[in-house]
Amino acid sequence: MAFIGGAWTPNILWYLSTGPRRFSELRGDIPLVSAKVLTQRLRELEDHGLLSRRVLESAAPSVEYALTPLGQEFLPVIRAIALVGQKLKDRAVA
Amino acid sequence: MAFIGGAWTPNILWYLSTGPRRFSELRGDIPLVSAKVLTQRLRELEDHGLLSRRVLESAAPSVEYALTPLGQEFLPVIRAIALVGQKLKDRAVA
DNA sequence: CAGTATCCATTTCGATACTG
DNA sequence: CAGTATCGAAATGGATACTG
Repeated sequence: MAFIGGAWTPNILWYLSTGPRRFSELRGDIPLVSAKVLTQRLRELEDHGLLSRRVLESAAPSVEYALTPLGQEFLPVIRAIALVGQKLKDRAVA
Repeated sequence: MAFIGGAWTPNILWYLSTGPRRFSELRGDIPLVSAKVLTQRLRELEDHGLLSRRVLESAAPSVEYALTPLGQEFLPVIRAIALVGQKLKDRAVA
């Protein structure tokens, strides 16, 4: 749980599950998260080996994050969470 | 995540997944948790409808907790977490 | 763009002591 | 047994401002 317990951590993994994303893209994916907290979570996930950080060489600074094989191991957890969330939402609507 | 994010929450659901358990049994299952925090988590889960609380009529006070149908919906999440945890542990040993 | 630095408010947790 | 009450320490989060 320590790996995915932090705030927004499941969301980050979720958005990275379809492929690499840049910092600003992730911010857009999760509008409520502040840059500070997003950075914190990304660092944690990186330190735990769940994702990789790659600085893109270009005129404008750009950093791309991607799931590592280890990070992919957590996708079933994320999907299970998403599934329950969906179920509950459906129930609330119905 | 708010439902299972709290400390020890996954553990509680895990131990209840095989059937109802009493307060003291849960304390034994998770030795590091204090009575206060355990109570807090149980109350939360109860308030969210994930588990039920039943006071057993007997000489000695006894309270039994059990998963509700809603609580059972979360078991896939818990199992997914447990699976990853197991995998990581195996890897650490190997 | 991709962060870092600070500050502050809130939450949370553990330890301890006490109760019906 | 199954809690509750209280306290203090620590972690966590958001807002804001600033940097290479």
